[in-house]
Amino acid sequence: MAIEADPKAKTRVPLTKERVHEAAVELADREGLKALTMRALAQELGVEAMSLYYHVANKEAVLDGVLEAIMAEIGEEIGGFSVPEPVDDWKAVLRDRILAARRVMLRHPWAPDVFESRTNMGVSIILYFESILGTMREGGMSYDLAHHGLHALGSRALGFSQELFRPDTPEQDQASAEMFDCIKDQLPYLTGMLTEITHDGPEETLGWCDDQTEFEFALDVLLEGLERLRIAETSA
Amino acid sequence: MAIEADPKAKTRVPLTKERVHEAAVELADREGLKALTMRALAQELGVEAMSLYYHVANKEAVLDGVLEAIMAEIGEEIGGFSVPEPVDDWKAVLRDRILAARRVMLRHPWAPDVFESRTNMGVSIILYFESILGTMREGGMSYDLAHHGLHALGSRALGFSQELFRPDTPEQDQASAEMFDCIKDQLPYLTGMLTEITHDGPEETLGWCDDQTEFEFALDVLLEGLERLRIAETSA
DNA sequence: ACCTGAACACCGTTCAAGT
DNA sequence: ACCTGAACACCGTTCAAGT
Repeated sequence: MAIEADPKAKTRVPLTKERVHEAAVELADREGLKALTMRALAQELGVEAMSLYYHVANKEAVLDGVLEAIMAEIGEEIGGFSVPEPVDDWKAVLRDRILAARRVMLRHPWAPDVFESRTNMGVSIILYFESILGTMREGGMSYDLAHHGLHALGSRALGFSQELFRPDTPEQDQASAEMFDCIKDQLPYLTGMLTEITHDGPEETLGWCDDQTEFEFALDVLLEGLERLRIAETSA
Repeated sequence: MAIEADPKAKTRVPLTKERVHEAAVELADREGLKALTMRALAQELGVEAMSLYYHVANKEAVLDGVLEAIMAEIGEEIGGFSVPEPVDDWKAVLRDRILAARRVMLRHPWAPDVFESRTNMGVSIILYFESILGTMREGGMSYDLAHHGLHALGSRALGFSQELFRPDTPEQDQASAEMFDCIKDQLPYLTGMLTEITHDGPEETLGWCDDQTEFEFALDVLLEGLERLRIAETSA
């Protein structure tokens, strides 16, 4: 009957690199980075694990592709990686760009770990840094200072600052709090800080921070510091 | 014969947690973090893999122990985690402590990756941060500012700043350089920086930096920025 | 051209068993 | 008390084979 779907209708779209990369992002979003295995990724695409290797060289290549996808999202968020011709306020431009990148990272909280695992950068990452550098440069910094600035920003230029020691299960949180309690007589400053900063005791020692606030604080200290150095070298 | 060694002489010293942790550090030093597997660690200790589990809960526990060992080294380097009673120059004290921690990290280049993989902190790490916080506090900062300061420093307080994208094989280095060359007409600022900063062309694009210099630069920008904020809040 | 099955060489870990 | 052997449930990946 005509109602019967043509078998060709449900014929699978052949895989492509791009579909593999996109599926990898979705899988990591949904189930975390540890769940992103070649086997799980294949299943996500309705295919056997070994089929992937026809389209990508290996898992490393998948992760590189995933980062390119993330960078594309950042590109959309900031409307391309171009450098505004005359930069009246480089700090503000950079701040906006970086906080935009951060918004993308917050949508993909596993992405920082991938960035830190990579050893060579892809094209769009280079273009991103070109735009950051260009903004500093058009803002009046020497190449030398801008170079230092790039390094000083580090991963913060991409919108994240790897937080050390964030417990991800309530049990870990609990264990940490108990250990803290155990040695708290040796920790006058930490306990002092905690009682002043939070309204309750050190039991909440690990939930006391607002990441966004801290990110912006450190970012602003760095931008201010660089601006100060720029002025110093300009007037020298 | 009496020359025959008593079999008891070559009797194995029974394993302990501590010996496992030390062996893990040595193994990682010698062959890198990826080579640190439970099986390889057991072999290092002349024992079967499964014997380790009698002494440590699992691999996570080994890594936690490894970090405690690293922190102990830092403790030796700075002569304990105590806070100097009156701090005349908190910036200098902190700078010294942090560069001392960095010296330890440089001896164990794999250690930063372990720190970043951990989710809860051990006792000596807490004591270390207590001493950092105490120094800021005795230096005249409010708890609020010191708290922001701790976050702004982040991993830098422990002597490292995860460098993004450092190629670890000559082939990767080569591949990056080729890709860079391919798109270099789109990269006026990066090529400009490279020709000014290095004495040769962008072929050396990935070896152009002195990590120690960059680390100290960023550290000083942060310390200066915090000092400035301290003065501002003191005079308010 | 595109996908698959079976197999390999690794992991961390459990569990019952040895001394 | 301390260590072991065999086995399990995972990895990423190769390679010859299917359509």
